[in-house]
Amino acid sequence: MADAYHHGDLRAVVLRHAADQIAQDGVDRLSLRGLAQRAGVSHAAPAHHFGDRQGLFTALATEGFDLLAVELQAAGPDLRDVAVAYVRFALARPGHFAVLFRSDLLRADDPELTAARRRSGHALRDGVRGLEGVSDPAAVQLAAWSVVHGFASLWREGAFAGSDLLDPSADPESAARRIVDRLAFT
Amino acid sequence: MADAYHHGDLRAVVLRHAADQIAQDGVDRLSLRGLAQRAGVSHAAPAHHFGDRQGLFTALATEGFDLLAVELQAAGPDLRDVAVAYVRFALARPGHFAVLFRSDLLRADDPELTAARRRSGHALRDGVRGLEGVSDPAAVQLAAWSVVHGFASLWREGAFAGSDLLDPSADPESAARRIVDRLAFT
DNA sequence: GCTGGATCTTGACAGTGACAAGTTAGGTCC
DNA sequence: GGACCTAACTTGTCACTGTCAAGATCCAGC
Repeated sequence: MADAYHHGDLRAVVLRHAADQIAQDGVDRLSLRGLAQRAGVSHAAPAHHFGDRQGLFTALATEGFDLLAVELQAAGPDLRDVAVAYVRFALARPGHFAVLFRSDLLRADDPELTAARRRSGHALRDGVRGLEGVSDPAAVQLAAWSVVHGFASLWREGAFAGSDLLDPSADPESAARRIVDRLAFT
Repeated sequence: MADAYHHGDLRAVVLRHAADQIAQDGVDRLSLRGLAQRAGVSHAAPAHHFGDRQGLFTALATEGFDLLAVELQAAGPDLRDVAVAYVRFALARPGHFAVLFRSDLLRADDPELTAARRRSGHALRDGVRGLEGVSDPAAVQLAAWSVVHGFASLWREGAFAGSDLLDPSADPESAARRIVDRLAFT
């Protein structure tokens, strides 16, 4: 864009750069002014779209939950496939994933955010329908969610790196499947 | 303390306040200057003990891993008890837990940190010895760690609150046991 | 072609982490 | 008991950040 005014796509561009930078340096080092500079606009331009820092993270999380819902629905109906899809999403979109459940960074009562969160929640829930003979579906759902969320988080933070539990060169998706396949819900 | 000089206990006091504040407001809102003010010292005093922000988080994580190792060892040898102890620790010391695996906040190569991390890793590993007839111990350990880490993280971030998967008034420890008891490792 | 509203800029302010240089206290050695 | 050394803390400063207020610019619809 030659002229700075009416960038046209600023909101989307800032969100994309934010996801990139969070994936690379973590949430803590993200600077609104840095994002503005990277997008070639003035330091206060992002505020117009997101309000404040919380607003940016809220928008990013909303986008993230929507993307997650799509991935989970596409992976169904087998719960194990849904679980692996959760891990795949977390590692394919680390910038979004890092923010999804950071309630300290988000405007928890944002209507769009809660709607998107609900959508991904339903997608996860539908996965449990694929299981049969389960005495306590809610517990199974909790366990499945916990397992994939914990695995993705720990992998992402490099917690497995020095633990010789995994081949460092292993790819996370097949590692996740290895774990999920070894778990039984009674 | 009447005189500001040689506070005597500044390092410990700052660490304690830091854990409190992280538990309350999250890592993002933690300010070194705020901690200094709360401890009644000048704004640059904490830097003498921790160097910089990363140093503070590294010290807090080191303390956290040590506390975790103690808890896990005391809970053994049954893997399920170890798993529940992990959750109990995460929710009893949220300020420490929030920082343990935040590699973006920590000085990953700090020797004391890596030593403490190794200690808690061993404690977790010892738990798996209590299981018999397991074909793939490493996968079991990964799964167990993932499940409790994910559950504690999601609980801590309030992710279960609006999901009607759990009675909101349920206590996390018994909820964790309910899940762990329903999981079988093949 | 005028007007209203959305988009972006400019300028300013308080708060933050980090650094440098100075000050104080407590112990040690003679 | 006096000089000295080092750890602990202070003071002052800097660049940077998020946020706000006020102004400039552009576009769409009438």
